[in-house]
Amino acid sequence: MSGELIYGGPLSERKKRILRSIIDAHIAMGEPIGSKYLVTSAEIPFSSATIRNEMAELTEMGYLEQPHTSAGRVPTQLGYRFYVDSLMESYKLTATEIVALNNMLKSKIGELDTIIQSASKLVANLTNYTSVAIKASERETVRAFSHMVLDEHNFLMVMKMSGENVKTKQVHTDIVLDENNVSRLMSLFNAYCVGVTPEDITYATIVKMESAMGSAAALVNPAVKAFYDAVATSTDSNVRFEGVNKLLEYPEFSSVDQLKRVFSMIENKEDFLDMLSNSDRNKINVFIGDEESRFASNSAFIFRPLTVDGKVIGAIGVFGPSRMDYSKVISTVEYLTQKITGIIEGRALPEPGEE
Amino acid sequence: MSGELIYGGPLSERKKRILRSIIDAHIAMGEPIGSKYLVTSAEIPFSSATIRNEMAELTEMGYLEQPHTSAGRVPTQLGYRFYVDSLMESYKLTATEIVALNNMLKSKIGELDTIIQSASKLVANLTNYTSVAIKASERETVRAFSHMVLDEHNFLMVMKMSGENVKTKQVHTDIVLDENNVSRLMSLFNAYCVGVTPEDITYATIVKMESAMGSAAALVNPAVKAFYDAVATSTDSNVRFEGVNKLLEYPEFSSVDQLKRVFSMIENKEDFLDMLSNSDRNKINVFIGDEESRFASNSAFIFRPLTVDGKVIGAIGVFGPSRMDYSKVISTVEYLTQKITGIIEGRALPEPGEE
DNA sequence: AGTTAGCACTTGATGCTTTTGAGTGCTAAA
DNA sequence: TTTAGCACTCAAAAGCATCAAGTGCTAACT
Repeated sequence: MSGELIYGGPLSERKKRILRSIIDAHIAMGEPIGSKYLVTSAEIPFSSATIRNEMAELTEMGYLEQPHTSAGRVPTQLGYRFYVDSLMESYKLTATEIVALNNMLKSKIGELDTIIQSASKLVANLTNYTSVAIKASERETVRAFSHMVLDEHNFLMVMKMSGENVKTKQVHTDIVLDENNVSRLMSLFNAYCVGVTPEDITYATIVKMESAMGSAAALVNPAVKAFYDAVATSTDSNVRFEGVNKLLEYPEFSSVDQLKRVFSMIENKEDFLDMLSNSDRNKINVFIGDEESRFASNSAFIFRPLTVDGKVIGAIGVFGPSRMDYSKVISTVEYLTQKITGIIEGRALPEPGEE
Repeated sequence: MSGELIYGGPLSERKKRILRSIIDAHIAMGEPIGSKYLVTSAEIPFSSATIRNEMAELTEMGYLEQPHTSAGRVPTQLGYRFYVDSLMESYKLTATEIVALNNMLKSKIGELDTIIQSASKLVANLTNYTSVAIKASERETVRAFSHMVLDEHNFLMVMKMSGENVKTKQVHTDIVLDENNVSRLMSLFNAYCVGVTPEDITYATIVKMESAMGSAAALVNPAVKAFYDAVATSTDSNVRFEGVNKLLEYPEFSSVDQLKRVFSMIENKEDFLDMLSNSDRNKINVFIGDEESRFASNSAFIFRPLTVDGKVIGAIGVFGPSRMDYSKVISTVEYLTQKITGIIEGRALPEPGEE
């Protein structure tokens, strides 16, 4: 897209063609690619010797590497990067795929949480990689507290959040509640806890509220807890994976050690949130693992943030081996996120068939 | 518990002792156990030859098997079953464990969904196996409707469900709301929709309510939608796993093939729901995999249904290798579910320290 | 009777060497 | 500048001997 990025020196057309063929073949087969293969199967019109020379140079330049002397070449992180940025042919979604996507979208209009998740499931199925659904954290606070007494030991704490939504939490106490009790408590909350983030709740505040409640001081603690939960939950955004077991199918993750590494990565959901917040919010982002990064060296993560009014509200992505069908994955994710953003912003869902 | 079940013939005390030692040792070490080990490490006061004879008979009877001629013995499914039913010593939770459990329980009172999930997380950590949290589909209905007006276009619909929990939905309408409007609407719901399942909502009911609402008929539709959502969501049960990556640590799942089988099992959440519905609702259930069952042969699933008023509302369980620390897992799960049921049924949470 | 020492036997695991074959880099010729 | 040819490298596979754990059985012992 961005013209002719210079990565490790400019590449002749022939080098590009060879590099692309190697990466395409490697993505398709998962094995190191040798010069002979390129002559016969990819139709590079040169002898294997010539190709070997070129490959040696590409290796020198950092685009390729050899697992060992007598093996073929495998793309490096740099190689993949260059491939994704300038070499790759864009994949055209098939009609079936578009129909599947649109059907899913149509049936879920209106529920953001579920739409992201269903989309993610679909992506996992269409691409056959593990997909990732991220709902971003919003730093919400409470605008106003109100309540509803349910019975003599339970009341409902109703919190109008800084967004347009309302959160409710059921609060249980051992002491006996009455309308009076609870409404006093809620006035306290309205006085002390409006616009307050989880970290701002100090012990002092709690003590103050407790003394103000007098004999019903025992009410304060569970209510604070409920409040904390409400504010904190909206903070803990969540990351969900679909089709994790698809990872098992790829030979690069076929040793238990590698699986362990990958799974422990997946466990660290914060890492994915980090990547989201460090990402470019207006386009597809492609992380490709290498030795230094916390990212397992043979894996990649492709995702596209979802934004509303310039705010990132989540993302949909795909996690898999760095030998990934970038082209197809990128097209699929791109298509979906475009459409979802459209729906969120209230535009109508276009009919299947248009490109 | 159920006295002396006869499995494959009655066992002499000595056979029982040997069988128990073998299974204990195998659970601890994960390797086939030979006669020599029992003489030295477990303190069976007989010579290895005698033990070998007994082992041969236990094998004959189906409690043990040999991976190959020159290997020690490993428990069979039947062996584990017998062990769990009559041999195993019950594990005493440590003080630390009880404290952890109670703390978690205390902090989550009131929200069934989260309580089950947090409990599950804790179980995964305490036992170091993958834990399973099941929320059963309950055919829940609404016991009583109430409301709270939020602003002139939104109100909160509060539904006390047939269980002890409360669900709330925010309802938005374009027409202007007032206390009067909404409370009339809720009386209608209390008249027509109490104890009603999603399928029971007929068009006729809706029309009736709309005509009763007169000029505010437009309120009915979104409210019905909210009601439907509340009742329908509780229908789709879900199964969630925590600590799936712990599976990778056990040698029985150390080949990728085995992992594939296990993961594909885990993907089939319906299977777990099936097992729940075929289970004994009043006690710990232990499924032990064998060759025939859909269950991977070297895995086991231990769970305890959670019931309220005799109705199964979910379950907490543990999934792991059949070589599992049954004793500890069962104690942990038992303790937790007892306490959770207590909480759900409104009994106070006992202090840590009591057994 | 029940128990045990002793021993031959089986068999996966371990470690070694050999073979194989894919793929390279280099040289010399076209 | 390209290519044919060839010697070289090295991981993976195959073959093989050795090891050690654990058994089952027999014969002796209490």
